Amino acid sequence: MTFLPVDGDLQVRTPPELVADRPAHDVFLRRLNGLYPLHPHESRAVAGLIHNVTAFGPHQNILMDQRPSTEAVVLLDGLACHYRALDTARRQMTGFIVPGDFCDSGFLSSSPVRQCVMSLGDTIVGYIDLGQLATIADKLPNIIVAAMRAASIEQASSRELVINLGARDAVQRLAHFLCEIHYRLRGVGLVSAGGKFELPMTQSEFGEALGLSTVHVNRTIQQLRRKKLITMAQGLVTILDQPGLAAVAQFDGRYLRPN
Amino acid sequence: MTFLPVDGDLQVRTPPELVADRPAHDVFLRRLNGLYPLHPHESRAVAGLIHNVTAFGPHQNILMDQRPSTEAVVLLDGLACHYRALDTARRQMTGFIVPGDFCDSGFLSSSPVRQCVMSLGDTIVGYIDLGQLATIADKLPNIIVAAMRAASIEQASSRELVINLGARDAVQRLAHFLCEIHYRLRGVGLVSAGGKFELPMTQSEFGEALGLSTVHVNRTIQQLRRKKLITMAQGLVTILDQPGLAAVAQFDGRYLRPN
DNA sequence: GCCTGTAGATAACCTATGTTGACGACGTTG
DNA sequence: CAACGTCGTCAACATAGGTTATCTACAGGC
Repeated sequence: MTFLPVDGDLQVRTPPELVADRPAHDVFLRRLNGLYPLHPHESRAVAGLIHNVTAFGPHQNILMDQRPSTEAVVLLDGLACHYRALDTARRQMTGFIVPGDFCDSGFLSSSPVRQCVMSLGDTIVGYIDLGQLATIADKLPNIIVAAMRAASIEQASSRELVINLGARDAVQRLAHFLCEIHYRLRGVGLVSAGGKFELPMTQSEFGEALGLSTVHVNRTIQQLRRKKLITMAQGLVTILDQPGLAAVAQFDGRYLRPN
Repeated sequence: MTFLPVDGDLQVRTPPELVADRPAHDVFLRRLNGLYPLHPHESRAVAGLIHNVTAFGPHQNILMDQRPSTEAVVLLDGLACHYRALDTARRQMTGFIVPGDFCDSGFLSSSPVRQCVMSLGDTIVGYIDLGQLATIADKLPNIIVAAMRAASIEQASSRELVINLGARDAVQRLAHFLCEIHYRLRGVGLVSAGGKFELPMTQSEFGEALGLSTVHVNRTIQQLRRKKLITMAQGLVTILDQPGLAAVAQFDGRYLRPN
């Protein structure tokens, strides 16, 4: 019997570290501005709302199922995912969160959180009190528009994942996944020259993302390696041939853009 | 070479019929009220905005990819789906629309429509001008909240579909799909006693929804029939044993509820 | 230094699902 | 009525991907 690695809810076992405030909210502000241009004072206002900046280790639950949203949660660094546990040994990831993204868009309609959000590697998140957000939202409506556009992209990304799982084979799936993450990380400046970026996931976690067994993920990675499309080791991915990979994946990043 | 049945955009070939105004907006109003309770005058205001009520035959595009949203589109009767065409012979459906639903939630953030929406059987849709909606939205904010909750459910439904395609086998997938449609149609009073409802889809279209081949859809339907869980013929489905079907599918309808 | 657990790699085998092709029932069109 | 296309059904076969099991390479704890 094998159990899924989730290091318990933060509250219980591994209290996440409170980080010295004021690190890079910048990712978040740049992201919001990319979604919908904000006035400088709007940017400053949002930045001022971010509090309790917190670090999580790998495999910790940042948000739990069924909880009402009392805060908007923003990923500031690292990588996280939405997932559903199916039983003790199976899990399906349903979405991915890169720095600058909201962890869950349910707060826009005070919907409860509908799925757990888990850190993949080391992550840093910030919290925005919804009451405070509401008080400034009237005067600074662009902030909400930007957040709603983020939600719209999240929706588009989910649909794309449906296509990936429903209509593509293993090689295409993996290629598409890597293209999406690469595209999104590049958008927030987290890809270094040569197409290299951090992707703190095990092959077994790729399986949970792509609906494949661990063994088959391995086989599939080999194929992409043999075709000289990528290298991948110790959580570091390099895209050797982006156009080639995109061609394999039939990847078209437009669904990730706000307009 | 086989081509996918889409009877061309309405504008081009088969002009959809303009229906005598004032039919059942009721589904839509009941739906909105279920999402977030509206004041009676809010309900009346929304109802007044619905214009150009239009009938579509099967396999017509109600909304097209890439178009900016200039109107919110509401399904008033029938069944529709989001889909992406992959090539001339393949298509993946990515979401389903039942009466009372918005066809696309992009209008909330003036995002463009990100995927085509196609009628499955005969459908009736209504249009809401976004300019008019904006003018009343300030005074009647609950309408927007209800719409945002609908969007949140749409998102949850997409994630559930990801789980379905990524982690479940053919029998579970089909069972889950039927459970979801049944649940949603029941919510708008379109299931008759005995669990019978209209589902105007061919087996090949089930395949496009579930990521299965037509032949395997057929095999899978046989299995559910043999287990006395459903009957299905000529676009009419009867759920013989809802708890049994839900058990097979591991279906839990909470993700379809607003809170 | 040794033990242990986790991750990646690989092989042998198994099975769910895809593919091709055939057939009958039915509705539509001429 | 004949011709045709679509849909559902079924059988035979092909294959992508799942399962189980080993093995190696590390990293951490003692």
